[in-house]
Amino acid sequence: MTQRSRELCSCPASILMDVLSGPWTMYILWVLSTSGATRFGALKRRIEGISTKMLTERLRMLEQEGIVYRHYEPTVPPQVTYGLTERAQELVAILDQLNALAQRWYGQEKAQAG
Amino acid sequence: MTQRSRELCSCPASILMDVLSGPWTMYILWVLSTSGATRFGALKRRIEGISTKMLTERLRMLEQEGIVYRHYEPTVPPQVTYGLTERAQELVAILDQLNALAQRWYGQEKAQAG
DNA sequence: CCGTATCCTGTCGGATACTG
DNA sequence: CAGTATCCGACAGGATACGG
Repeated sequence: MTQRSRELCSCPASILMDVLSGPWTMYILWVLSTSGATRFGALKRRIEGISTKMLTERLRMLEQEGIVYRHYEPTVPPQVTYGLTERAQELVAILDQLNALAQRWYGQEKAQAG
Repeated sequence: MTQRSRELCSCPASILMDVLSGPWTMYILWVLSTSGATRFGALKRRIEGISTKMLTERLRMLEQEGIVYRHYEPTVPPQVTYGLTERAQELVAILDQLNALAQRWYGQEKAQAG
């Protein structure tokens, strides 16, 4: 499993990959990078098919890695907004390269860079 | 699951990510990039803990994506060697950046660039 | 040596119901 | 609205045995 490979490799890139590898993760990042900060409900609606559990799990993980921030507004009803951190920008830049490479390899269907 | 997110995103990077996301995949690439072409048995020994099934699965997938090549020598006993393709070099270059980024984030324990 | 085939288990993740 | 708690089925992946 992925966790195993991280321990054995101890290569920093693997740690990052383990984070990005999670289901929906790339898609969440892409939505946040194109739409900007988004509220939980809106995020869930945009990512059609994702379960509440999955979305919160991924967001918690990304938050813990400092890639996504969480802003809680204690109104009634409460509003929680998620967005990309400074850190994430660096990451997205690299993912863009990956995207560019993938487009050259697989044909450039859509240029949905992050 | 990952497959789902690919369909929905249709972003080429996601396709690539799906490939790289597989368990052990990054580790396999790292071993191949640092050790050069390697025979199946040696590969399995270097990647301690991986099962035969897993290793063949990952190699088949990487081969299908044109990232890894397979060279079969019909000697007795047969020798099968795996190595990185030209394509893989481009990929590894980007993964190096990811590695560099990860080192800055998580501290540079070991500089095991691919 | 380099795998494939089969079985079997652990875990991931969806569905549902419920709270501040 | 934004989650948490619980249950449960599917399937990924390990162990084992066997074939070219």
